[in-house]
Amino acid sequence: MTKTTLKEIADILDLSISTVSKALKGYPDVSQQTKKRVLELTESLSYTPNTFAQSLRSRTSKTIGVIIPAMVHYFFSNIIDAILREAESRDYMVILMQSNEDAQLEKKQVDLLLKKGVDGILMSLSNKTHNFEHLQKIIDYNIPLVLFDKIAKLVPCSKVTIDDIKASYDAVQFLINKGHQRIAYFRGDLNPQNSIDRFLGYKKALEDNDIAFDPSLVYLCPDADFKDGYTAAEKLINDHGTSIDAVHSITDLTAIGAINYFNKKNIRIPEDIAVLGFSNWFMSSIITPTLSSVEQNAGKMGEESIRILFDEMDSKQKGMTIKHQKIVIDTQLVLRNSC
Amino acid sequence: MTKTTLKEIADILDLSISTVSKALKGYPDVSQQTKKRVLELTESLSYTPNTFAQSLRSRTSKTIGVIIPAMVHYFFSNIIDAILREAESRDYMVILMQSNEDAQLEKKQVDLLLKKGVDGILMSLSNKTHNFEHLQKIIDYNIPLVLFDKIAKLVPCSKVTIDDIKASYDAVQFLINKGHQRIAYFRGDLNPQNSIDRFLGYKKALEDNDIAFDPSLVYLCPDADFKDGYTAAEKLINDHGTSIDAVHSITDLTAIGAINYFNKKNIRIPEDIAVLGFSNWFMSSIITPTLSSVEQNAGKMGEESIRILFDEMDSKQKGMTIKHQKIVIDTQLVLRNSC
DNA sequence: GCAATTTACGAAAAGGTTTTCGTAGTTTTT
DNA sequence: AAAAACTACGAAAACCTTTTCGTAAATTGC
Repeated sequence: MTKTTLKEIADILDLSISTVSKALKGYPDVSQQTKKRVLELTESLSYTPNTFAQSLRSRTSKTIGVIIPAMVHYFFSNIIDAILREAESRDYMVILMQSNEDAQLEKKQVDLLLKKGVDGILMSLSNKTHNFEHLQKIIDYNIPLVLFDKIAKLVPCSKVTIDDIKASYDAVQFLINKGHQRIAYFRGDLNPQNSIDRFLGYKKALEDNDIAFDPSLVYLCPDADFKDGYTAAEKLINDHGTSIDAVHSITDLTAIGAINYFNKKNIRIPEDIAVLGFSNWFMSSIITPTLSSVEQNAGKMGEESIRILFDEMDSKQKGMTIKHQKIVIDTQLVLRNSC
Repeated sequence: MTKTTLKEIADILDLSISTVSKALKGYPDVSQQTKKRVLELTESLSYTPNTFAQSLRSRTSKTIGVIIPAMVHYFFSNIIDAILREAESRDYMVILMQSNEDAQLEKKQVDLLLKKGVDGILMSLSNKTHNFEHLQKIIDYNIPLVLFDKIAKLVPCSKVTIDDIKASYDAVQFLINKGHQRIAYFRGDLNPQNSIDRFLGYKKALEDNDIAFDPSLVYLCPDADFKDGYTAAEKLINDHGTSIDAVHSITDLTAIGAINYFNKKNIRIPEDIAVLGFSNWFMSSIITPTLSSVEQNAGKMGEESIRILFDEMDSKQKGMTIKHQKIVIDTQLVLRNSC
């Protein structure tokens, strides 16, 4: 079963390849009758143009590339979900790659995508990406690039993020309004901007409420996973007993680790210690007690990212100058039983 | 910044395009000296061949297509994770599509992948796929196809699954060995083969142990989600009180819904009712009590699927006849505190 | 020193589509 | 009736790579 080509159609109808092509593309210099003949035959042979040839000629691929740190996170799979939907509706294909938090691999993947000739690239950077030459290369190749979530502030391209500082600030402010004063913070890895920003939000909220920042209340959770949360909670209780009012955590999974420890030690949530997470992971409404969190709107982030990418791709095709956009997705405090 | 082509290199070195191409491909009829000159220049200009032209000529794309029902399931994101890793290591790109459990969309996506000229296709079918013409089309086009997890038994292609009947059988047998006699089953949607098979495993285990099958102990959880599990548990208690020994569930999320209800009603797990899930979702080790489950080895399934696909692609390229493989991934009972 | 071989390269075609330009043949205008 | 305009099509180039085949020039063999 070999694919039909224009040449075959042309031979059958005793026309030239040009005329067949023009008939299919609706050019005006083809008679109605010829158009009809061509359309009928292509239909019955279920002709589809060879995309390699089309791409070679048009220098476009109807394909976009997406690089994320890891697939197996609820947040990212939600973003990918939104991206796939949107791309599909515009008949674009998505090439997906994951950097596994490896800067070297990320760089290699960018090269692959460029080589592959994608029309645009969406990226969320690995935590270990500190050199941005590969991003500059994308820009130099004049390929639209949109960074989301994990971005590089200084790279000149469009960006979609949440306001991590504000999100954590609001969360901590809420705890303070509830009367909490001794608020511990389970922070993420030291490098990523998100992690830094959320920590800054925590500090700023304390500051604005004249609560002295106490470094001994900050616990590092480098992997931001369940285990990190559990052991941080353990340390917290060992260090401070129950003199702590509340815990705010870099992410829900860590918070759930903490909740697990508190439950085990019969420390009541929220009576003894309130817990507030981040990300509004869907498990958070399922555990006991249900966990308050910050909704990041992953779907919206995915939608906005690809919308901007298509914007830029359209502009580029029309020869217009591309204006980079910076979108901040709003976040919401989702209140449940843990505080 | 426009991409370098063979012609440019040839012009600079005062060679023909053919010679440059052959130098790069290591043909023997190019002098060592010329090879060196070419290699040095291509290096310094960072030449990369145009993939569109390569694909057009070779009729291959170094790309595989993957269609899954939905991204946002731990099981599938784990499979995708494995597929991406493996594809990456072989310098293949992955085009990912999701059918959203829509048979019509799935069909359209197959057409897109065929049109796009992928070298192979990996698919897990939507629950609503009952017509397999689109799969036959892939086979007619002579594109290697591997079905995984949600397969169509009668389509002649390679398949990777688990033995759902055996997995559930073993799970129920374990419960029986523990002394449970009145074992309820929370079953999934009526159509998908997996759902049917797991149910059959449950029935067969009862039968083999001379326990009468009681239809009133089977509760339908069509969406197999938390809510379904919660309400099924509620119904179960309303119908039978605590005369039930144990519950086996189509999937962990449903089991967790049930656990949530039991916890709320102070029904002790496993003393009053034992609970056994399916899938070994990573949350299952985190909730209280930790949930026993059946490990499906998603990563292994992904690895095996793409390995077979590459096998078939290699065979095809070598002109060998393709022998379809049927792999059954082994499952394990993972015992925790819920039973 | 001539024939046979080897070396090193280039021309050209093929892969399929798209678009520009040229041109017969027809119709309209003056 | 000649000039202008229009209609409907085809030739050909371009996109870039790969590979087959042909052939000068250099080398080897006798």
